[in-house]
Amino acid sequence: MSQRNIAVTDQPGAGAGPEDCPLPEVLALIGGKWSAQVLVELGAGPRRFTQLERAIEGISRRMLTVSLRDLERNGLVTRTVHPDSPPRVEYATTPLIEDIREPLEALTAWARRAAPVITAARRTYDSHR
Amino acid sequence: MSQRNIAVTDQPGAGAGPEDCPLPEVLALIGGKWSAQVLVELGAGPRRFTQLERAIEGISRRMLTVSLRDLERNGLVTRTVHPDSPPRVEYATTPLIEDIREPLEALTAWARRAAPVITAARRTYDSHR
DNA sequence: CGGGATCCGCCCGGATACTG
DNA sequence: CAGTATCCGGGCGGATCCCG
Repeated sequence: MSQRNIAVTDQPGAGAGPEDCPLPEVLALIGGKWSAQVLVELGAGPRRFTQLERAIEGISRRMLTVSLRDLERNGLVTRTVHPDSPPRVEYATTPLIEDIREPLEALTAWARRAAPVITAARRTYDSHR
Repeated sequence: MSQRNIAVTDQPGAGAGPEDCPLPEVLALIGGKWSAQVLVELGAGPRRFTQLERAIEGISRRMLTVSLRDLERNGLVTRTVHPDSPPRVEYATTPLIEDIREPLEALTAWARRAAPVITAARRTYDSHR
């Protein structure tokens, strides 16, 4: 997903360009098609692979795996394997994302309110052109 | 960009599925590679096309156009043409995005703080595997 | 100045099949 | 149960050229 190593401010030395904008980098972290939903689901508590698969309607095994690996790589979720049979793997969020839970919820709330306006704007734009 | 008409809650009737998650839809609105930076730049005040082009380092004319059209279509920015010669076009944000300015800034602030942790997590993950 | 049109490479993500 | 492997199409975004 974000296998491309986005900048995330390399080398603090040398002056750190003042024009860098971290926002796109955040979006690169959770901007995948499913990452956000995975995060939301895990926000409610630890979940197993199959639980997530069933909770997130429409996601494929592959994309769930990819998304989880990506989030894990960036330190946003943890993966713990319980040595059981059948295998049992649990995913959970890390404290890292605690601080963005609120902004993310604010965005979600905004989406609900703005939805009709956006839909209308689109219809206007599309009909005009 | 988000030419694909994402759901944005169609038909309020019929019960509106309780499982729908608006977060991915927001990200579809501003999750493009440049949209967020355009929004940030316009947040500082109205800007002309060339101003944006110079402010957002690395963007091409094409992508700036595409991003602006997309934002305009979704009602997030306005485009006003001043009948001058040479042509003069100004872009500005709409009141719609007022409400997400704060969450967006929170995300940005988070990005700055979390950057080193994320970088470290990545190195650990990559070296292990 | 502020675009539009076209071509194209690449990577995201879907479908399917196989595995410890 | 929890993945991995492979194939593949579509679209996102870069480069380049042209236009009013």
